[in-house]
Amino acid sequence: MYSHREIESFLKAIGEETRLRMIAYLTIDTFCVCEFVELLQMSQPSISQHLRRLKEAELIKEERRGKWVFYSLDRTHPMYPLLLHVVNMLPPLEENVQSFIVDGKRILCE
Amino acid sequence: MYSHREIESFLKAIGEETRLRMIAYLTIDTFCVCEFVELLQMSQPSISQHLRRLKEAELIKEERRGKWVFYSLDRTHPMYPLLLHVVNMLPPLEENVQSFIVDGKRILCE
DNA sequence: CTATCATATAATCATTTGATAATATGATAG
DNA sequence: CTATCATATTATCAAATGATTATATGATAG
Repeated sequence: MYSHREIESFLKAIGEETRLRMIAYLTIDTFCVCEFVELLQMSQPSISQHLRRLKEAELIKEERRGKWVFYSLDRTHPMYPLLLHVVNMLPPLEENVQSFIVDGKRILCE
Repeated sequence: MYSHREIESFLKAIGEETRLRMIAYLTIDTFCVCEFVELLQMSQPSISQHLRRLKEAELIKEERRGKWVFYSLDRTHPMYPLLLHVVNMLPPLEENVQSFIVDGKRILCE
């Protein structure tokens, strides 16, 4: 059970177009910052700041792999089922994630 | 199916503490402005403006009865199931709505 | 008609938000 | 070590948000 303030924080964290798109992608796979820059056609600082917002809400986790930082959904978060409910109301992803995996690796960055 | 922008609008409409409380009350019963003023201990203009926000999102309907304007949830709204999902995450109403119904009528206003 | 009650609207202001530009950090390649 | 790539952080600014104050509207009581 959450306080009204906590639910407000959660809804504010996810209630933004760019972050909704990020969350939708993250239900499919793990992504790094530069991939979001390509997918969402936004500046790197803007992407980083949106990811930080989601991280502060503890909805996503980050993991560094070499030069890259990969983000993934925290599927153990108590709000995760509600998050999925929201994502299910969104249009399907226009980009097929498979389409930019070639020979088993991502082609969006570098 | 809704656009990202529409889902954003919906989440912004409900993602505020006062409006979450209003929505929680409205899942139980219909309320007029002066009742919300008492229940939420906020100024009348502030209450009116929050109700307008919910009305613009088409989440609630209004109905005038004499001097009073009563608001109710639009349970036919496509987002209504998601709204209930959110309300179910909230703490139970501290005030029992029954407690201010005496002899079949409301005692909060006048 | 006039006074009053309930509600709505408008103006103002402080705070938050999201984008951009500039800069800093941190890891890897050579 | 130095250069470079990926990401984070900071400062700045315009727009949105929510509370307050003052005022307007709209219905009812007398």
